[in-house]
Amino acid sequence: MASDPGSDTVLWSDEQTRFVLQLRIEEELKGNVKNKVLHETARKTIADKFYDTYGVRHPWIKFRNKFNSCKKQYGAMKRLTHNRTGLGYHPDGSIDMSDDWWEQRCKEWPGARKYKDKPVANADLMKQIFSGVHESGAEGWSAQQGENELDNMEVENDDAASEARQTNPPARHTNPEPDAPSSSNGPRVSNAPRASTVPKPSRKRRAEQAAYVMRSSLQSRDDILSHKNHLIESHPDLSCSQLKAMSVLHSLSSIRMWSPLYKAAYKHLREAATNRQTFLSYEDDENKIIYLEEETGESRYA
DNA sequence: AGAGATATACATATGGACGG
DNA sequence: CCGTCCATATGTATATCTCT
Repeated sequence: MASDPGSDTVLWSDEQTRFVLQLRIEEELKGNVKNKVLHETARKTIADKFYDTYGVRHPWIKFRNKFNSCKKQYGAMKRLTHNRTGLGYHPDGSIDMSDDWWEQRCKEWPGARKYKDKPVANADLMKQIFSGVHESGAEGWSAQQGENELDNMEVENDDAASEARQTNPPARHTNPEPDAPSSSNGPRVSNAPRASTVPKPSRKRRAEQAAYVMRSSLQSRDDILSHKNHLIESHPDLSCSQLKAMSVLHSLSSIRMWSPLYKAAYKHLREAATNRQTFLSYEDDENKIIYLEEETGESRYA
């Protein structure tokens, strides 16, 4: 039952959709998404930034609904592209193939026609969010995260997971925590500190202490996340455009992580907003890479 | 009529609380 | 410590409404 949708309908433009998808990716890069669950800070940030940009404040359910519909569209994209090779794509990630190819797809699945007539825009961002492969999560974490969120991040890509283990610096725990048990993914992993050797006070007393510590931890965690976001967003060298630029840089498959070109590109993009804007202005990956090679003097093959 | 946006119901996953 | 319960959030399917 739609409750009076007429007065409350959000008409999403491709631009607005892209904006919120980028915001969600940024929050993931900042480590504010845990097991696909957006932290309250992330939701607030997305809603606030959308309000700042478009002057409209939506309740979170609107964004959630939009993400749902995006995932539906992405699912259709996957259905069209699954196990197919030689596919061409538009810069926004939508399918760029011949009419013959589309006719074949429509024969297999009549539902494909609407995606031929109206390509799924922003499919590139949808892939990053919904594919379950966090191409740059480890780096995003290591650069910006001060907590142990990575342990909980969903990393379905084995390579990415092993890379994360190899490249992550030792976690600087905000709250002292005992070492994780060997079964780190067990059904019961409590954040409540478990004193191992101290004499046991009463259950009630322990519960009170644990509750106090947890409240304090949660409060400090929220404060830290909020403060961290504020710093990230206000600091000129860590502006959102840099996050976007880094996200795009990580998506360039021709540039190996930590290769000379990657390092030089990272430095170049960090230096100035105009560098990032110029980089992002190129619509296709090849021109982005050529731009970085020109600006840095490094080759992708080095 | 069909597409898009939204609400709702149900299933599922996760993590904390609680009691034995 | 462990099993169970509960709260919360997501995913999916479906229905309704508006607009083109």
